This record gives sequence, C-alpha cells and structure tokens, in this order.
Amino acid sequence: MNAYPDFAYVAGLIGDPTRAAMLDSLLDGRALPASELAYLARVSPQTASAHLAKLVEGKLLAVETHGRHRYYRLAGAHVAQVLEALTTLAPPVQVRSLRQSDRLKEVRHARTCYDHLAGQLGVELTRTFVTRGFLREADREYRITEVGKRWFSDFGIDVEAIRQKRRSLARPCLDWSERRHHLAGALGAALASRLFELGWIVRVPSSRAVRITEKGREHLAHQLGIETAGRLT
Amino acid sequence: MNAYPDFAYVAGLIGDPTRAAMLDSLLDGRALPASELAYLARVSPQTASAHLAKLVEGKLLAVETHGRHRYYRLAGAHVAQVLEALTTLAPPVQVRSLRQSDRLKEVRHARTCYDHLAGQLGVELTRTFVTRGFLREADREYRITEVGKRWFSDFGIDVEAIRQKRRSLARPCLDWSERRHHLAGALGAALASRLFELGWIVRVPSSRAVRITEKGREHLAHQLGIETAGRLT
DNA sequence: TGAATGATTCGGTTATGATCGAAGTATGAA
DNA sequence: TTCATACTTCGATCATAACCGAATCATTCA
Repeated sequence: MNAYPDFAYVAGLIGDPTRAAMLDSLLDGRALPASELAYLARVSPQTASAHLAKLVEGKLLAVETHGRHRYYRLAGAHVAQVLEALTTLAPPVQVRSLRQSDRLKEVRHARTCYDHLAGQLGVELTRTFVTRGFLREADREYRITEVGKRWFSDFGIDVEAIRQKRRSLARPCLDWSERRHHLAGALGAALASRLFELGWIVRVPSSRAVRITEKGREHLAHQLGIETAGRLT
Repeated sequence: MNAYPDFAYVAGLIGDPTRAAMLDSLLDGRALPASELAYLARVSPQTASAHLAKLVEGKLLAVETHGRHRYYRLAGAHVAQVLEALTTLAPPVQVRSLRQSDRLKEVRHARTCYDHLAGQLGVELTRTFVTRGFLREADREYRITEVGKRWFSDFGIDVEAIRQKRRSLARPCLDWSERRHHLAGALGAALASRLFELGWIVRVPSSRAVRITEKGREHLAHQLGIETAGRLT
C-alpha cells in the first residue's frame, strides 16, 4: 500500500525511553563506550547492548571498535537535527524545582547540539554573522562571503581547510528552544571548538549546557556586539 | 536530571504502527472522521479511539466535532514537517514489485505535503521562484520580493490577502525524497490549490501523489521553464 | 597461559500497552 | 419516543519487547 519510506520504524527506535536516554547522551557528538551508555540509561549492560544493536541497525548510531571497547556515536549531524526537530513538538517541561528551572535556563542560554552551538548563544552568533554579511542564507546552507572568510580566518578558523572535508560546510539547524536556525556543519563545529579553545566558553559538567566565561562575555561584546550578561532569562 | 523537553514521548506516539498509519493518512492536511481513520489503519473503532485520544493529548492532532462525527487533522504544518524530517532518516523502501516501484516514482515525482507541494515538482518550483527572484531565502522563511508579488498576483494569488492569516506566509519544508527545501506556509498552500484549480495537476486516487496534466506540463514549461516530461525517474 | 575486563548472546520472566467485545453516551432521523 | 449511527469508555486478553541472570566471546595484562 504505502510506497514511501516509513517514519514509524525510526520513531519507534527513538520512542523507547532507554534508547532515547542513550541518544540524548550522545547529542553532544561524543562517542561513548557501551558500558557508559548503560550506566547513563540506568540499565544493565546486556539490555544496553540490545538497544545499541537496534540503533546501529536503524542507522541512528555508528560504532567504532577500539580494542575491547566499543564506542557508539550518532551516525551524523543529520540525526541530531531530527532529534532537535522532534523536541520542537515535545510538550514543555513543567518546572518542579528551582534547581531544575536553573538547569533549563542554562541549557536554553547556551548548549552544544552535536558538535556546534545552540540556544540563545548559538542563534545570536548566527544572526550576527548574517547581519554583518559573513554568511548569506541559501537553500539548505549558508554561503560564506569574502568578508566572512577573512573574519573567520582572523578568528583562527581556516575556511579553505575545513572546506576539504566531506560533510557540508555551513548548514542551518533548527533550535528547539529559540525556534530559529543556528549554524551547524563543519564551520559550526569549527567555531564551537575555537570558542572552547579560546576559553570564551566552558562546558557545564554532566550537561549539554555551556557557560560563557567572563573573558568570553567581554570579547563577544567588543568583537561582535553580542551582549550576553543578563540574558539568562 | 534532564532539564529540557523530552523527545521520547513524541517519538513514542509516532512510533506505534497504527498511530503512524493514521498520521500518514492525515499528512495531506485533510480532516478525517474517526471511523475513516480506523478503517485506514485497519483497527476497530475502539482501538482507533484510544490512539486518537493519545495523539490529541500529545498535541499532534486537533479534533473538531461536527454533530456526531469527530474530525481529526494534524495539529498544524509543523507536525507535517517533523514527520517529513523523520522520513529523511528512515531506511529506503526495498522495492518488491513493479507496481510498488511505480507508486514510489509517482510519489517522488510530485505529491502533497500537508497542504502544499513536495517531491521533484515542489522542489523544482521553489528553486525556480528563488532563481527568478520571486522569493529570497531568509532565516526560517522566504521573503516575497516585489517582482514575486507581481508574478503571484498575475498567477491568481493575492499575496496581501493571505498575508493577513496568522500562519507563516512562506517557509521552507525539508523534502524527504529530494533532500532539499520546498515552499510551505500559506503561500505554498495557496500555490498548490491554485494549481489544482487551474487543472495543471490532479490528485492520484488514494495516494498523496499528484499527477501533472498535459495542460500543466505545457504551462510549466512555457511560463516557468520547468521541464516535467521524462523526469519520472 | 590464565585472570580480569568489556561487551555480546541466549533464555526465561515480566510488564506494558495494543487490541477488541460489550456496554455506554451523544447526536440525528423516523 | 424509538431506532440507528458515530464514537467513546470499560474490562479482559494477549503479544510484544524490555529486562536481567548466566554463559560466551574477545581483548588486554600479568
């Protein structure tokens, strides 16, 4: 009857709470061993193993064997994008505690999405790049302008070098908290790691949230006109 | 622990084969009564009722009561978009029969996606509008240029009139078969219904596929330079 | 070679939730 | 009223798949 691919299969894979917890743990782009994923999802190694096999079978995860360890990671940025898109449909969390509310604010403010930045910070950076003429929006991707190439180069990102890579250079990714696009792709990834490298942002332990350092706050304001103080709303 | 919305819940709703069949039946934007959905998903009315309640509870469907009938439809175009995005991750169907292969070609060639057009035709139309300067891509939406407004007006679509509507005017929607964006939003919907009205396209019975008529083929070629013959690949 | 560790396979148990029969509610028509 | 239709609620059944204990495989290290 149905002549086109079936979304029920993929949704079913994602829909199991345990598998969802695993996918969630991998959303930041890391590769984790099976035991770690079992621990994070609070199930036994056997159970985890079965789930991971299904996720690999369904092409949502990729696996890499290193000695007796098996490292699992998302099959690609496209998987992270679909998960973020799904989150868009999810009912907003009802806040129970002050602590939980704080964590939600953190994660809305700035977080990693696979290997790039999302949240207010991610969206704001992207918006600034477009209004300053560094990026131009095209179908399914951002084009990097000459001005942009110079700016990124000065910032310590060699656009030509990362252009070599197979993956797409600069693509938009839908942000579930801001409901706007932020920069993904190789350039998005490079930008995020450069910001970590410069110490403008640091990871919040055991969370996808990212904190902007004092140094980062100053530089973002001076160099890009992005005000980040008091934006934690 | 998790401070952000959970995609497992939504994915779980979509992941059940029966519910997925119902969502699929509604992907063209129609509103169908519960009994019809039960028939299409091959379950009893009681079972269907339970599933529909869950889908409404999860804000994936909206329900409208007319007398003793209850009409269910997708809660909005955003739901259709997420379903299309999910389909992007789904494994390609393995073709068993010539008949199935033909249906797949049909649906790849041209189909409705909620209330607008998708497939090769949808993507090609959108591409043409952009290259001819009728639309310009911006963040999360297409901007309609002055030239575009005139062209759509000549084509029988009053852009100012549909701009009044609440829903977004012209937004991109990811196409699972072409893996590019096509035009969604109020303008996308208006375009589709105008093409039906003009008799350039007709629906294929019991399918989301759309067939381009001889008349449509000629006009698309002359007025927009879109060659549709022999593109059924 | 043997012991220890990481991970998977197998088999049996259990719980969740999809399913439908039967009964109940609401609307419309005679 | 009474009957028919559209749909939902309740209750019971049943199947699927998540889960873990035990055993197995594979790698590393002593």
